[in-house]
Amino acid sequence: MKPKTLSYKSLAPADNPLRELIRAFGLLERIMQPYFARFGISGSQWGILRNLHRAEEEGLRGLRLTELSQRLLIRPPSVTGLVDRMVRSGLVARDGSTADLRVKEVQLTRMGRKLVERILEGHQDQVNILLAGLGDDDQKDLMRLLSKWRDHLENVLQGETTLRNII
Amino acid sequence: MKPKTLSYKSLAPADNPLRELIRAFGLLERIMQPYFARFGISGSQWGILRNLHRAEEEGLRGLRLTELSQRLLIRPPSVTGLVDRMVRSGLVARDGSTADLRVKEVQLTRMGRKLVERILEGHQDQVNILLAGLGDDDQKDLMRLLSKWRDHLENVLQGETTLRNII
DNA sequence: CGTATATAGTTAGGACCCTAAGTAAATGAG
DNA sequence: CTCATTTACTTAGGGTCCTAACTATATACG
Repeated sequence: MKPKTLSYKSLAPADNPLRELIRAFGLLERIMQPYFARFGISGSQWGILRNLHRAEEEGLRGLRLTELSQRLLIRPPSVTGLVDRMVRSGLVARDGSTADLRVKEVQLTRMGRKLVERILEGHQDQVNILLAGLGDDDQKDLMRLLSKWRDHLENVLQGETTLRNII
Repeated sequence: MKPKTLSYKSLAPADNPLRELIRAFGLLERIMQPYFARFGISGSQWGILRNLHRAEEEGLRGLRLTELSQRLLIRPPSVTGLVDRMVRSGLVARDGSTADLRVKEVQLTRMGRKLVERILEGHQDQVNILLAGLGDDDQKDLMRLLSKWRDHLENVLQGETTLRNII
């Protein structure tokens, strides 16, 4: 059996964490995509399923589209398309039921719920494989640093207009 | 002036670095996209320009498509499309000149080179803004940890087939 | 009350990424 | 030398993301 994965040349070391982050994310995507493909979904679709499942555990029937948009860091039109495809494949339902006639609630179907549960069974193993290169201390440090950076990036994003003046 | 940026709800803290990485990357994309848009290009197009520019500094006229694919972590068909659009907008040229008639070399046009140089002028400032939330030590630690993780992820990606058996 | 504004979601159109399958040139084995 | 395989790139088709502009409902203010 010959190796099917393309090899990616190692590049010159970055002088700041930016390139490392971008590259780590790229690799992560490349690893996770075939993983999710085995279940017939994409990473984005997993994001929807996972969030709806979490919502159910908190006693909610579903989540409105805007809520999903915020949680997944994607714009509402992207959620519309994503949910469209997932409705078509039977994983979620879109109900316009609330008192506010504008909102649509997205809910797991029985099929969607079963899929989430099936994926979650092996999920921790998969996460462990991804993290296996780092010891517990490294993981904690990395999480702390990324969290700190994320905080900063959220501020930069919010203050975009003032930032533009600094440049 | 009202804030135009959407606010994104802070979410439950992650129990591992994965979600932090994903979220940090999402924020980064969201910050950088408007930044590059001001120059009429996307982040991916910047990746092409930057790599071609670096190649020139190393004395190369251009890079072949496969080389770009490896450097950018994207598949050859994606490079084809990206380069198509950039040829159309006059930033790069595609020359099939080498002894090997299969390969196409992508090169900066004068216009593309000028754009890279114009962007590079303010680039360090922009990078500094992104990193401003972290002190020098944090930056070094973060880079070291991300680099270590990246190494591991590269191994996971290469050994995909054996990995599938472990799961 | 009635109109102006804000909010929830969709549609339209384009960029970017993927896999699968094709074309054309180079290489290698008999 | 010839034919099979490999390599470089493109084409086709689909998923995900974006911005801009639209529809419909809700709210707020004079």
